[in-house]
Amino acid sequence: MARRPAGLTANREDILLAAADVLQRRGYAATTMKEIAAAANLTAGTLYHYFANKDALVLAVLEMGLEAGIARVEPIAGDASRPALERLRDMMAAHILGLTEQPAIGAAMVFEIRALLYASDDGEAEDDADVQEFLVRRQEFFGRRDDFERLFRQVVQQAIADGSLRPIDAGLYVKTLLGAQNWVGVWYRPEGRLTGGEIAARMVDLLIEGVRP
Amino acid sequence: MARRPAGLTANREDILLAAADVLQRRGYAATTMKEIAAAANLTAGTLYHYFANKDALVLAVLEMGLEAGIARVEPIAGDASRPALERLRDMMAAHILGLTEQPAIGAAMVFEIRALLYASDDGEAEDDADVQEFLVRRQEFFGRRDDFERLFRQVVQQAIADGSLRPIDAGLYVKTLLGAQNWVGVWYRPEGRLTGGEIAARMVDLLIEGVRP
DNA sequence: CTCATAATCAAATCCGGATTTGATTATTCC
DNA sequence: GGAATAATCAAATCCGGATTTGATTATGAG
Repeated sequence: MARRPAGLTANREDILLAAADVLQRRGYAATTMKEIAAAANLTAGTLYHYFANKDALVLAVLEMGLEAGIARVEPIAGDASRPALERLRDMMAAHILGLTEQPAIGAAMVFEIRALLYASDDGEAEDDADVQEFLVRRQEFFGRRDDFERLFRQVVQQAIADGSLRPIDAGLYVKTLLGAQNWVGVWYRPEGRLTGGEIAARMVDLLIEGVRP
Repeated sequence: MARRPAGLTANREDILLAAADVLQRRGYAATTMKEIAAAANLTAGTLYHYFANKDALVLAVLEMGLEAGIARVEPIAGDASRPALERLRDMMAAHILGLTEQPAIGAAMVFEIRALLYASDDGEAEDDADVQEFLVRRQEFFGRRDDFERLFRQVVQQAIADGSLRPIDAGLYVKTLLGAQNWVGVWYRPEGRLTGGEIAARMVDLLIEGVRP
């Protein structure tokens, strides 16, 4: 088969979506390249046309999920025309809703970070180019994760500054928020009692009422 | 070497503690039997004297962690002589503190459940005795996890009933609590800004103030 | 149409990590 | 002390899953 420039980007993304789904269902350890390939209607070998190895593929999945999350939340956070508290509510709801709409990505975010955390960290100086690049990208990934957390923290601090939230420990509060929110990606089931929107609305209420002045 | 009846139970537990530590640091996929063995001052083969295979070992680690968590929280939940809201606060604080004191176990609870969820679920009828027993024990494990969640839910419902909490969605609130709390086991570092006790106290405040009448 | 390259596949290779095997050494119990 | 068994280990085996290899095919470019 030959070139397919038009579809190239699309294909890569198809693989990532398929991989995210498998990863979410089976977990990193149980997920095999063959399974991912099957989910994307490919054979295992072909995956190596797109990714250097399994870790690189998984990292790409996580990057995609994280960027999707940031894309949802960042515009809201940065809209200086709105009150901080209002923005915070919307950011939370948007993130929770995102997790319910793309549970694959969301749960991968919670479950697979650890697998990545120490991958390829086997002491000894690795000189392999692939490995080097992987380590850099992993570092960037964690940086982006911090960015995500920072978006929330800043808005919380603004809300505290303008008096719409009581003077709480912003850092701890944000970790509390993220823990509760990310957990949704773990237990949420489309066929469950509540819709994503209901969960988002109620959870925002539960988490915010307690910190108003 | 020969019998060591007196130390047998102790040794098994030593292995579990060592394994919990490795698992927490490296994650399921990256953790090798050799690493666990090394952490317990053994060789890999010896682990099979105590556990049928890696999955059984990991499951045992999780069982230990879960039971420890239940043991902390259950007595508080069941103390009918105290007001429900007070009990809830204590349960939360106890659980959070537990997670900071035994981060290995705590994080394993969050990270490795998925790995277990689908282990050995490769369709086809498995008839192996080990596999059968594993599946049963895994089922029991999830049952115990539900028990843990139920402890919180019941106390929350009692607090709602006696008017010390406003009428919220108890199920969702408990999931919110557990998400926020379990997440502590992921990010907590002994050398961090706050002690386990401080985290527990502040987080209880953040999570409970919002649901009072 | 022809060339270069992308996208694929089937099959082979490789390798690490789980598990097994066959001794060997302590302990406990009588 | 001697028997029985627990606890271990070093080394061998096994196997699945990641990765590689060597074609093969389909398009886009000119």
